[in-house]
Amino acid sequence: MKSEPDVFSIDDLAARPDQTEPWDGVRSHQAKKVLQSMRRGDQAFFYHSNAKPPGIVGIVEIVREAYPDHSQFDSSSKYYDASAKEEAPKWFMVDCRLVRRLARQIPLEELKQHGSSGGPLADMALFKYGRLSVQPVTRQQWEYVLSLEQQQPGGKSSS
DNA sequence: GCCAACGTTGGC
DNA sequence: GCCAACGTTGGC
Repeated sequence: MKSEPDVFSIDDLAARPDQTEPWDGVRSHQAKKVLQSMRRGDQAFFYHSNAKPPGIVGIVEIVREAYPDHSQFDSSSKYYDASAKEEAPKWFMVDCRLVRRLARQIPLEELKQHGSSGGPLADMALFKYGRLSVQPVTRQQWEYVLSLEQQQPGGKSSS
């Protein structure tokens, strides 16, 4: 799940009551599908986009499954959608709770190194659909990223 | 229904 | 700030 730290960072999430926040503002049908597939108890990576450097900074847990995104009905919100009706919402959100920060940020550049030339992360949605704000992660990718967390920055995956 | 114009995302 | 990718809009 991507967020621009200038708008909403992992620090902001940590400061929320119960470290929980509705993930509103998703306005892509592709991303909506991913949101709606999330189940309570699922975990997701918190990714800082448009950051220096961009990368994965933490783990969140889905504590409430998809329900109508309140911002689509709020004319003062930048996410307002005049075409959405209360009785027929167009956009959805989930509630996320901070599980933990990673021991170190895993920068996009490092993820890419493990995705090039058929690496373990070669099929990550992050590279294929760069602009998708909520993306699926396979179990294998998830575990591999967590194994990177334990390594020194720039370290090799094996040998 | 096609497609050019335009806006947004997000890495660099 | 630039620009590639890509989604949306609107004329026809």
